[in-house]
Amino acid sequence: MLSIGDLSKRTGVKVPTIRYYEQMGLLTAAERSEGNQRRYERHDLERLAFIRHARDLGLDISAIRELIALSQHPHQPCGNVDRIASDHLKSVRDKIEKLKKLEQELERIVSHCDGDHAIEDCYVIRSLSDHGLCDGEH
Amino acid sequence: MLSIGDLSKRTGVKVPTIRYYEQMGLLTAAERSEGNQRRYERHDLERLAFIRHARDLGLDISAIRELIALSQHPHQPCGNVDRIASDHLKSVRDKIEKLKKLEQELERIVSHCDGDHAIEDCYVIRSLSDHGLCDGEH
DNA sequence: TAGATATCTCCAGAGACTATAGGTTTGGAG
DNA sequence: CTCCAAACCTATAGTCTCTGGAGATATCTA
Repeated sequence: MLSIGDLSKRTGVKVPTIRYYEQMGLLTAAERSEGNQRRYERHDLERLAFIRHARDLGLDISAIRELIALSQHPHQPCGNVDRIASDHLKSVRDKIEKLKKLEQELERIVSHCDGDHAIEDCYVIRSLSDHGLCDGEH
Repeated sequence: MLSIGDLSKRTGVKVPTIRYYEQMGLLTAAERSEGNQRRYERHDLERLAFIRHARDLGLDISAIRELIALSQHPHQPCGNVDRIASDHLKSVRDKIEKLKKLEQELERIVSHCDGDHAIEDCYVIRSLSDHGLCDGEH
């Protein structure tokens, strides 16, 4: 039986975050000690590791909730599991694309500025003031 | 004199967002009509366009506040302006790097799954459960 | 058994909005 | 001029995923 602090140390998930996950229904409410403190077992540790891993991969709480629900039916086909992961992959790719465009635009703006002239002439400020100086369509 | 709705239409910033920017100190409190409605002029339009553009580039409110403050001193050197923009560019690049790692990991996980076997055997679920199946160090 | 550490619950804050409720002003048509 | 719909006002709460604090209680170690 692990205390919430033990669980925290073993998974790297902070104590308040563990309570938060319980509140959000990702972790089932833990057993309690006589003094009302949470006590965990191996399967809680595994579940929390699963959650942490999924969060590290950027999945949101509701997706994780769904994955957990699906994993409770081990004999069903995994189409929905695949869909959740694939959708997420797509959204990661979309984000990368957007950020790359930003990167280019910022690069272009910053490259015009040596940091050593008057603000009124600064290309960074002028670009922000005047969309006409931009390349793309954002 | 523009109403808040006019300003919204011209800049593409939603009405409640304009009020929010005022509250956050990005826009100076607008003049009011007799009936207490906000009335804007050209320079407010320009300021808001500046803010929108900076937000589109991903700068956060506090960075924008700083840029506005700096732009009020047009004769000072623009080193700080350059620093803000460069720092942001760096953070965008960092985000891209992180997302690319995620992309690879997700790609690898998803590629093992055809969406058509039992959940208990699904590589997606197994990967999430067992960090040992991962490539990287996240 | 005392004191230090860990835990409990509840609440607030972060960031950047967005939405709702309930009330007032404005602008155009008749 | 009057009426009504649309736009506006304020204040408040909700989004999402935590994180931190206050004040009280439990557990562990010496």
